[in-house]
Amino acid sequence: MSCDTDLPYDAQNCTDILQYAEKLVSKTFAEVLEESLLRTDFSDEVEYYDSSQSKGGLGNLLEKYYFMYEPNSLSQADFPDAGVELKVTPYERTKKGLRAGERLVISMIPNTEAIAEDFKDNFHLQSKLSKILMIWYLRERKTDNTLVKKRTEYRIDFVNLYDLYSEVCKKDLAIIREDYRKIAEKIIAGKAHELSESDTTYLGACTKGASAKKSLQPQWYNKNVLAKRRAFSLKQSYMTYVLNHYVVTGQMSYDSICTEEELQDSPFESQVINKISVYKGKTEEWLYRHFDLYRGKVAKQKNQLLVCRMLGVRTDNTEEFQKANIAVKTIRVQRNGRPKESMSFPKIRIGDFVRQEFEASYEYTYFSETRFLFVVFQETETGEYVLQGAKFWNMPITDLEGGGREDWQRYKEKFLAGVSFDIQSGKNGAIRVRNDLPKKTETNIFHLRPHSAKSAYVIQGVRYGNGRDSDMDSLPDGNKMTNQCFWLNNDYIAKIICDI
DNA sequence: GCATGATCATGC
DNA sequence: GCATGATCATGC
Repeated sequence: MSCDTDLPYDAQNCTDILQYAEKLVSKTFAEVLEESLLRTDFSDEVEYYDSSQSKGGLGNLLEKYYFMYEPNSLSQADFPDAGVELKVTPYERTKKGLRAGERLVISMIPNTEAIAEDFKDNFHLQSKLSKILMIWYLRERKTDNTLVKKRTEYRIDFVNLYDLYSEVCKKDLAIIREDYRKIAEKIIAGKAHELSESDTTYLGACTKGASAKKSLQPQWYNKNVLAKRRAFSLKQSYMTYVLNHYVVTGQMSYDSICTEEELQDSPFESQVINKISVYKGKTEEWLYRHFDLYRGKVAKQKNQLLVCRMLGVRTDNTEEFQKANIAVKTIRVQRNGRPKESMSFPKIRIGDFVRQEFEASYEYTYFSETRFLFVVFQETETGEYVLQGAKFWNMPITDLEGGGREDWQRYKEKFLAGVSFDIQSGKNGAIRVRNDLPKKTETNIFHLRPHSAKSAYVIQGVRYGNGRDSDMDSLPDGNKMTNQCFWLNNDYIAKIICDI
């Protein structure tokens, strides 16, 4: 490759590649085309890269017109002599700050050959992952989620060289190695069909292929069971961290749970569990006093705050949890062994819900990508609650795609068929509106129930409840009902946490 | 005693 | 004003 002396940069030198790439900042993709083609009419090229046929096209555009090499899908790195991979990736601005727009897909997980057990022996993946030239552009959306601009009109805002083996990424590397081990272990055990993105922390096994069903293929280690084609990827949540921590510095501050030394000793998850286990058997009252949290002052999320204190961090905006999309959930278990309550999730928008397919739904995405840290408080004989322990959990893909899909589908069908209501007036004139949606007892994993400040209905044009307009949501038939959300069934939760 | 509907409390 | 976590309250 050293014969490419006509390149405007030294393709063997990653510092030089980065310096050249940094000149892209504040240019749109169309401007890159214009400068490269040296002509005023480049509408054919613009049209091509704006069209949906050029999937991954913005990367190809830069390869061809800025870095001056022909895009290929060879398995070697984009800049082979420097060992650098080029990735063009979107980010978005939200109320909470900058956020990566997508996961970063690294390379396909093979299904026609063996896979290395250890990350250090998977040279192909390492070549694609260890040095990545990341080119970030702002992707804007309107409130209805549609895109604001054509692709070539996007502007490049940041350029950075991600180096997994650098000093700053040392802790990340330890976790990625562990993630890799988990994924490879499942594949080698012939359980590639049970892989889920939420199995792991930073490195995920995401599905690949237009429709997941089409991509079902035999496994190398289990020829009789088909599995979806998957790819190694850096999870979106981790990419958000990379953006805020390594790319745009000083944007967001994170607390760290584990030190580098701790991570060398044992994996992140056992570190967390150990830190919490120190306080096993202590009552909530004892913990509030110990951590100087007065019950009255921290009514909301007080046990969440306790978890932060036990982990030695100030806020729940911790480095590892943000990076790993881990949701901390505290659960209070009654004397009879059942969690007091089911667990709520964001409200649904019925209009959107009935138009979605399960595998593209918010619920599917959430449960396939989110890892939970359950922290359990158990009620004692005297009615106090003591810390029982904690565990990491993610919904097994078999539950999600089995019972979960069934539950979800039934609600969708019922909404489309029409919901009936029964208005009851109880004591002191309070109105209670019952509906005929599937009940919790009829579901496997989650059920739908109201979640709003107040109740509010419009049934056959008549208004019920004392809520506001914003407390209700429209049904396909024109009636309105109190906002609903999915709740993870408490008896399902009971089974998950019974081994804590 | 539990399911189901209703609502509170807080932080952004 | 709303999202979110947490919990209450009624009636079967």
